[in-house]
Amino acid sequence: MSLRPSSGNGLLDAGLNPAQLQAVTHRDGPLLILAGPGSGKTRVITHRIAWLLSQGIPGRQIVGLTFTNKAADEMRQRVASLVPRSNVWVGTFHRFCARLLRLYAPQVGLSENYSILDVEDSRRLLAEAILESEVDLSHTTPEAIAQEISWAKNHLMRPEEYVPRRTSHLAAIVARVYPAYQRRLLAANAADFDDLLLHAALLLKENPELRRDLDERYRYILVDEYQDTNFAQYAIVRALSIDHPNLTVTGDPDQSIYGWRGANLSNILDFERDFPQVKVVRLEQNYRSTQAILAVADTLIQHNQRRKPKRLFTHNPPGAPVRLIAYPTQHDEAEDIAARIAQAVRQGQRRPRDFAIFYRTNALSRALEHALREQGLPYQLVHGLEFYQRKEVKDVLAYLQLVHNPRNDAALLRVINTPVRGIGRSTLERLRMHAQRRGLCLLDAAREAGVVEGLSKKAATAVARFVALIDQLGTHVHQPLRELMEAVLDLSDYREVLQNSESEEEMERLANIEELLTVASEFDVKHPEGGGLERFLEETSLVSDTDAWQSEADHVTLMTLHAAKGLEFPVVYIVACEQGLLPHERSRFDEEKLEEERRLLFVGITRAREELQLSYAQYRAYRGQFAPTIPSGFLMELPREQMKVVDHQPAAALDDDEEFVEADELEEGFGDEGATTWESAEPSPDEDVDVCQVPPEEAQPTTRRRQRRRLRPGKRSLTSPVVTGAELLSRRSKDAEGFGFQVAMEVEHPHYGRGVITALEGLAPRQLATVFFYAEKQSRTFRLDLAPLAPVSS
DNA sequence: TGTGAGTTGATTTTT
DNA sequence: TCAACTCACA
Repeated sequence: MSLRPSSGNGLLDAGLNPAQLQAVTHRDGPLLILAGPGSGKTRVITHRIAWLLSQGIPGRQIVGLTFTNKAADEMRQRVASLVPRSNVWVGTFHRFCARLLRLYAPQVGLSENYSILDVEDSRRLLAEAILESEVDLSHTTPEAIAQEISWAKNHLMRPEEYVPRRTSHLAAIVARVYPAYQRRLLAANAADFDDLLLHAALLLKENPELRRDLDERYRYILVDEYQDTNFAQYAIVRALSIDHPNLTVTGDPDQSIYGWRGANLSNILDFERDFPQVKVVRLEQNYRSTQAILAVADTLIQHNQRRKPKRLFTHNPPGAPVRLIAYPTQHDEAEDIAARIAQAVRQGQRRPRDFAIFYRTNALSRALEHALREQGLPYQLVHGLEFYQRKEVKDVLAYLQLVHNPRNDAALLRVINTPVRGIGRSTLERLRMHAQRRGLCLLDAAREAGVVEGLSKKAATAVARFVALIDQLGTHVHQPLRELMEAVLDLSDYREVLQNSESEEEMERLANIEELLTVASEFDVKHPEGGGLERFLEETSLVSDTDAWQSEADHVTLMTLHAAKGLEFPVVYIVACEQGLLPHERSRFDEEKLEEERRLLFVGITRAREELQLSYAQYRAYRGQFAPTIPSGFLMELPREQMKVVDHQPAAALDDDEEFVEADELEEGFGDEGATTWESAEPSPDEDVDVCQVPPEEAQPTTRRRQRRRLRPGKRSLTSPVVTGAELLSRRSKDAEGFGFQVAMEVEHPHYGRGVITALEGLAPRQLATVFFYAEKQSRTFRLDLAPLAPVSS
């Protein structure tokens, strides 16, 4: 950005523009900062904190709340560089609540040594609750139940207060499972992520005195990314801003991309209604991107209805046009992008770290990784089995969890037979029965192994030894973390078992454990006062994938669009701009979700500083299916004058395995030597009619060849609502044996119109269909996995 | 009780 | 495609 950071002294001459200055120096009362991308928002918040401090407000009265750890770290550092040792608390909502709950745990039914369960552990608990509730899962999934419970918690409904959005099969199930799940959580002295917010919000709601005290204590609250707050988070900041309504929120409704997780766009859209005295500041000047990039972003987002109108502008140079490229397949896409990056790096124009590639779903990273490896480019993937999700790391942490909170059954289940010590399924089942009968946690049930019904002597001995192990570890709790962890590894034989293995995988596990030990050492150094176990466990349970991303390292960054929020790169590639992926298939029928998808693309676009490329592949292998795609509808909404549209030519023709396909179809299926697919597809109103547009009367058999050449898969779909790639995909996966087509079935082809299937031959995925088209009075044969045939729904 | 093969079913985004 | 889960067998 072109605004230079201040040198640390004079706050007000830091080169802030008038709007920024207004926001920074607003003293008391609610403040809403509507900040477009790249408008210097973080700078404004940090300077505002510094300014408040300079006004004599004690640091301990100021709280900065963010959504991610990364954002919190950055804010903390930047505040520290402006005002060292300020005592301002900066952290995520979840951490803030976790801290609060340590102090008031008994009031919500927990003890202060409660555990925070990650998604995996809470899903396991949920699975047990589902089993216990004996509900019929045939019309729903555990995932759906989890989401609904999460929704309820985010709306501050306890199990007994649960009121579904609408009565449904799912609601009836949740009404039974939610209480059972919550019972288990409390019994295990554990909280899931949603609980942290739920408990904290209810604590504030139901304890007026406590609320008043905390309101008094935290007089100035600043919330970043306010558009991503859910109802529970809203309730928390609201409760802390009644007597002292010095609440500053910043955000951008256009960058709200967590609606699926309960984020409520209304929180920011209605902020002015909630706080009538609010002062509103708009930061619309962008310091990050070129004019071309910003224009593309701005034009796209104008298509959303639910937003606060705002117009982005920049004084930056126009910059290169945004590229939009159609590739034949995802391999061409990945290879070309990797080649472009490699070339720029080789020529010394850029370094690998200047580049980022964004995609909608993690599964899309594979081809890109492969291509980057081929080019010998270093890259970093932000996702997946992140460090704290790895089995070995979770195992070791589970020992610590169990030592810290003996009631944490999830942790016990994780480690009681890891490494293997002869405690199998049936033994566990008996322990569980015993625990249930006697109302004990599993560890206490294990203590009574001798009297557990049906337990063999051998099993009882093994269990007793495990209990002894945990007890012995318990004697180490007050030692430095590193030593405690070493004790876990040695006494449990965990390390020995790994060391005795020869496999590559186990070696890697050992290395990861070494890394975990290093983390523990560092933690010990940071917290020499001891007693760090609780804090350590809290920190490790609240880390996320994106936290591992190292911005300093010199490699190409691969990440999802969601993970990209808050970052910026000189060059950005956004791949797979295709219907079904972006927008995602699940958002297809819901206008609100569709707008969120559009915001997601908006976020991606606005990460780019100098160069941006959007692309899609005409054919993509996804979920093991190789199928034609349809370009994202969002691409139609972008301004052409800021863009350069390119049809990528594959290095080698794609002709490997299409021997059964009619020549015409082959040509139609893949790109030819001609013009762009997308550009010529549908002239936008503000553009001259494209030369490739074919008038209807020309669509005669004699000109068919020419015409068909222009109507390749991408464009077909743009003009024809008949079938979408997502529909094709879902239809295909539904019917593994064929594609769901039958002889005599009426079908529609976007080009040939309606027809009837007269013959089917072969098996999927190479099933062929012969279709007689009414208009042409002629039959044609297609490969069903390639041709855009859709059954006529009547 | 532990292991391995085979099957099934799902497959967005994350504190 | 792939991971999780089941089931059979040692």
